[in-house]
Amino acid sequence: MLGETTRDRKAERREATRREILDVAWSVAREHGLAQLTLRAVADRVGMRAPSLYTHFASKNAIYDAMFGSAWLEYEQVSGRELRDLPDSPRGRVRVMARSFFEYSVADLARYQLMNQRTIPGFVPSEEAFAPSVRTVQQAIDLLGSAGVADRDDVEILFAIIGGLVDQQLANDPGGDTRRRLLDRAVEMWADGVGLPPDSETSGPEPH
Amino acid sequence: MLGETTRDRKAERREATRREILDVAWSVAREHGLAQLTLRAVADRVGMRAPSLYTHFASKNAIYDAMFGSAWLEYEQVSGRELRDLPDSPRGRVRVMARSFFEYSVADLARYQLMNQRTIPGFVPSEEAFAPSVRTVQQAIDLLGSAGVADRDDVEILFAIIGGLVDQQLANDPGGDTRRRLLDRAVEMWADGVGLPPDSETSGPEPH
DNA sequence: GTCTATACACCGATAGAC
DNA sequence: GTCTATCGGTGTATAGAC
Repeated sequence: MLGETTRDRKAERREATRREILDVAWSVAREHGLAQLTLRAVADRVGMRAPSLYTHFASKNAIYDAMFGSAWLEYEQVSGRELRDLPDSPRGRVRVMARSFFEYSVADLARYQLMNQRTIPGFVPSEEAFAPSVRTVQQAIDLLGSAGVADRDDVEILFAIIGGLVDQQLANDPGGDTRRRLLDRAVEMWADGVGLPPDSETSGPEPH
Repeated sequence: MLGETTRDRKAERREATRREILDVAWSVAREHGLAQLTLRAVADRVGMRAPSLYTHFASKNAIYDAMFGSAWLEYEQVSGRELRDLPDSPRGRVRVMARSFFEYSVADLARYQLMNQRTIPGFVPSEEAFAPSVRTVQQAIDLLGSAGVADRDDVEILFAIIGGLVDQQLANDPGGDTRRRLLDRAVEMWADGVGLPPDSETSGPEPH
């Protein structure tokens, strides 16, 4: 029993160090850019020497991998919360989903680059870190299904529209909001194209 | 007179070396990835030592800059050729433009990353290298104007749609053509949304 | 187990000899 | 114009101190 307690405290301490390293890594990435993250800069702020990080992570890419996983895990929760109480109207549902992803993406460039762009040369996310991403995408597909969108091609087009606007926003007007205005408009075009009923038709109590 | 001839030959030789370095740089970038380009790899294939490249380019980013400029210059010419004989119908024009950019983008990942993504950490294109990019975008805007699209927001949305599909294609299905199918469909949705007349209205014999 | 010191191979870039 | 030598910086492997 005492042995177990000791092991637990050790494991907790180890986990705390891991989290501290990741927190520092995020702050360095946000300050200097995701690609400019260096082990020495992280180690400095943690109060270690660079090679000591290898006690907690197998490589620099393993740190990126953990950051990737935690970012998607966080968005899975954020999105799960924001998509909890959805409007009844199909268009309203799509609008909420699109805004949720857009806002989360635009809020943090380094995070978006890690989550959705291949901006780090050798980095490929592990299957494990990728899992919350897959779940979140599936959740979005299900939501669109509940809004009456059955065609997978239409889903891909919507994702392309939202992703394209996020990219434009971050590349051409970081910190601004010019593309936010266009988001609802573009979603509306898409909804017309796939034949979603206008808002007024379904603003009553939920059918089924 | 003889002096001038000598200087010309020198200038020609120098320019030829520059072009050879750039050609090699493109081939290395395509083989190992744009970000994995190293001066030593380029120098090896050219038959030089790495520091000798600094005789012809001020820095590694200067090489990227020349590559960026030449890629956009090439697309300016390709697009100028492909958009020379346009259909009369507004939708046809937009379709041709969208396909032209999509095909050129999807044909070469390294080139697309350099032209349209910020995948190289410290690289910012010079104003000079950026010029053909600006001209080509303006040409696209003019073309859309000739198709009856006056609203700049609608133009941005179209660019986002095309760019989003290119990104998806390169990220999720490189070498495939799943998103090519979606391109016409997405453009059609957009054309409906901005109120372009259907093809049939203008599919008669060519006026003018 | 956790961290340090040392070292290695590679990178972009500079200085100076030829 | 090209070379050699070298610099500071990077990720990372390893041996050993505690």
